[in-house]
Amino acid sequence: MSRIFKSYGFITGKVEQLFEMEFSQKLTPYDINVKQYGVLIKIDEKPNSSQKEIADELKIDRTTMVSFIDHLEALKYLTRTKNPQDRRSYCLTITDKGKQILEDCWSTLEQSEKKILSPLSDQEARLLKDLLIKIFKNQEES
Amino acid sequence: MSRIFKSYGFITGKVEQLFEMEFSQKLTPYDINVKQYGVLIKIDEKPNSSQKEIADELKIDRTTMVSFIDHLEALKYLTRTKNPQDRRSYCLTITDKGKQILEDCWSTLEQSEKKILSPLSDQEARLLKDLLIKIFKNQEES
DNA sequence: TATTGTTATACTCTATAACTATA
DNA sequence: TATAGTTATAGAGTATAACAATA
Repeated sequence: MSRIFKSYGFITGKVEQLFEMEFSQKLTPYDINVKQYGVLIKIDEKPNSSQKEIADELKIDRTTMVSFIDHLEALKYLTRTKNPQDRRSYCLTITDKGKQILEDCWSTLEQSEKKILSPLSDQEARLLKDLLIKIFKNQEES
Repeated sequence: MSRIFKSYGFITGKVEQLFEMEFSQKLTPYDINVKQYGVLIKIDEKPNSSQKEIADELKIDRTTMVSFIDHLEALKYLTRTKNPQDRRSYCLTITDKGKQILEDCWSTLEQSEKKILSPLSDQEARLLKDLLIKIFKNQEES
């Protein structure tokens, strides 16, 4: 086996590439990319968040966030209203259409994930996720 | 916990981001990026490969490969010689300097990996790699 | 006619700096 | 003075199309 597999970074990147390719293909009909899908989830979970709050949580540049929100607003997946408490910022809220898209996307993406994870048993898949979350949570704290 | 963690794709991407950030920082002094490091490994393992062979294996566009090889050649990490059997293509071989760089990079990157994987036990880390390789190998066959 | 490598070009994604309006 | 959002712009990184040399 190639020496390249000695590297966790390399193999993680390769598997990520599989998800990325599948996801971006599946999201094309909804006219959003993977990061914009993530933004929509966050707004659904924390209604009235500002652009900066979402940007910080997902590590997206605030200028990039502007174009993301412009796009999602144009698609009527969310609404921007001025925050009365601080008129510099917006309150972002997901629309019914946005909620529907989120459900549709999720069921489609879940199928993609199952396909990619097919060589693993259910137990192995759960274990994989636990290990990845452990790594992610650890650095989030530091 | 955020719904976003339901997605294997998302969490895999986040962990990949950790490796990517660490790796690209560590490779900066060597003036190469992560993909170019991968190219160098492949040439070390399979001397006299052509640009196309490397490109296919690593799923890199052949026009992108030209600039990668230009760069690695300028750094004297590899040499290009015309293939006598097929003068359309090059035989790529790593130089002694390139081999040294590869060793240096690997020991540096290994430290980065250990840092990122620190929340896992040795056994868990090994398991994680096995699971990822299982996924990658599966799609490579199909 | 097909393939390897090259070049010019364009496209996507993202970041930097300067701006506005509010605080 | 500092912050949220915006705009114009520039920079990676990569891909498309047309080309030369060789098969």
